[in-house]
Amino acid sequence: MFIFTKYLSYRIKHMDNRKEKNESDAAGSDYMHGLAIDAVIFGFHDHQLKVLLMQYKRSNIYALPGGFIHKEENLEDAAHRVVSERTGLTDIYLEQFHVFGDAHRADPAPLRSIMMANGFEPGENHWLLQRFVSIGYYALVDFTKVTPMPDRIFDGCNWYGLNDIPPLMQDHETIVKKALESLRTNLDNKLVAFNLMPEEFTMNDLQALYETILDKKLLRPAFQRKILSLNILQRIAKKWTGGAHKAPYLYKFIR
Amino acid sequence: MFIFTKYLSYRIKHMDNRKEKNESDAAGSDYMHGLAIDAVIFGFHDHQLKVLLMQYKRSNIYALPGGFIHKEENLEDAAHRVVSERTGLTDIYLEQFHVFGDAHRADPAPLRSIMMANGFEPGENHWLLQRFVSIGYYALVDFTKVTPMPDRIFDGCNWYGLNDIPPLMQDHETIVKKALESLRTNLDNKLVAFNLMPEEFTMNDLQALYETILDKKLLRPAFQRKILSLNILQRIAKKWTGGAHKAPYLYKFIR
DNA sequence: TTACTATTGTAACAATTTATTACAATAATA
DNA sequence: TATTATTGTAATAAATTGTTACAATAGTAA
Repeated sequence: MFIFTKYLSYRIKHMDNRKEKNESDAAGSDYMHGLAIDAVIFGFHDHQLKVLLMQYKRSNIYALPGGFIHKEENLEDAAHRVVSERTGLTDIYLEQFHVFGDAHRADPAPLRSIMMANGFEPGENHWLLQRFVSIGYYALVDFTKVTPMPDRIFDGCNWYGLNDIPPLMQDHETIVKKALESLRTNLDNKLVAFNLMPEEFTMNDLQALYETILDKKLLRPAFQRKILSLNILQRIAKKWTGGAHKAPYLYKFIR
Repeated sequence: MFIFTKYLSYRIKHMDNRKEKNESDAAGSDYMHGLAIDAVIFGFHDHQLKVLLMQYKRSNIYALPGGFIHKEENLEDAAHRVVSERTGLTDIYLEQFHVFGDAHRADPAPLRSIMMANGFEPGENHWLLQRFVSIGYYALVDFTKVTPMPDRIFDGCNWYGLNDIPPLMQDHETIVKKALESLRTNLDNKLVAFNLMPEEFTMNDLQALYETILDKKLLRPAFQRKILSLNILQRIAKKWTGGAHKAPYLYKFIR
């Protein structure tokens, strides 16, 4: 079904502005067959990790944002395009983390019936009914900068807390889990986490992010000392206003 | 050319035992189109990291071992098959490390002329002439257990020291470089290195391996203490015989 | 047998990093 | 102005890592 919606999405765009693209036919032959991209888009809000999920037409069918690769498009470009279309962002931190290629990861039968229910008669060997290998990317985005963008097929595009994810189609739950694993192992090596923070943030925000991703408590003084020793934070003179206590500094990421 | 040899290899196997498989035609339609696997097979010998490379028919055309994915075959299984066919091993440590998907990473023109020179007339849209996305796996194998196996197309299948690699076709040099990078970052986290050692080895052998992979000198006492503290080595009572000095212990990997 | 050599195994200590405790500073509230 | 909760960081303890040193020993050659 997911695949189908990608396909429908394609068809509708195609109808919208035929001139814009030069697809050779309406059956989607401008795309590479058998290959797809699925994106796990991470954001951080209310001290919680969230992912952007698509919801299918007032139903309870949820899926990861995804898409196909144009025949003349680089893989990386396709991934950026997919994430860009759902978030409205242009400067996106993307990491290719795993390829999901089990032969029977998606059952074509339900897709076929949905296609037919929608008045489309796919041939026996239609590419959308064949096996798909999916390349998993995760994106780290500034939650506050994102405008979740549904399309005509997916009328829902919303953030879901990691502990609050609805049942997902196909193997998308596996994909989310694997993305989180990869994010965790990348956290120490690369300075990846900052892509999830807004422009300005407190040390406490940052620690909450690390604690959420690593799923364990960290000691405040040790965390602060460690992060500051990296010399990647600039302390902004301004201070935050809040409760009945000392005001924390605001930081921003440099370089 | 690489792709072509994969293809030729397929055709010849097909001729050998048509009954064994149920491919629908001789043009390779049993394989997923547009997708390939390339394997960087690492071994360690003479205190040097080596990779297994294929050589094309008495020419100077070198390539990584690779292959396609059967339409009903899991990705992982295909990768195991590819490595198994070239090494003779069955129990293989494999890591999927990156997908190479630039639109123009392989120029089809030379392939076409080679195909024609070999008496094959590919149609304009033959799948082998289309774009290929390649999934990179690296394998870590016990050098002493490997029997490099050429096939009828690649008459050469040999080990090459990492500092002694001949020019490779397409983007295979990039693939090797990226594989090494991934191996390096995996070295600390996973206990990956032991897959490159033979059954029994000295601490010195192991240190040489780490030094080669990380490309830097390590201090002997610190290395020994660190490794032993992991409690993954069993000291075998036997000792090695060699030069005019104290004999080192032999170790083997446990669990 | 007995020095001599080169390398091994590990102790000992130093330097550094990480973990933990403690406490003064302070923004809001009453 | 005292109270409260939280922040920033100093001080110390514990653990890890880096470095030096040296006894042990398998071979070689007198």
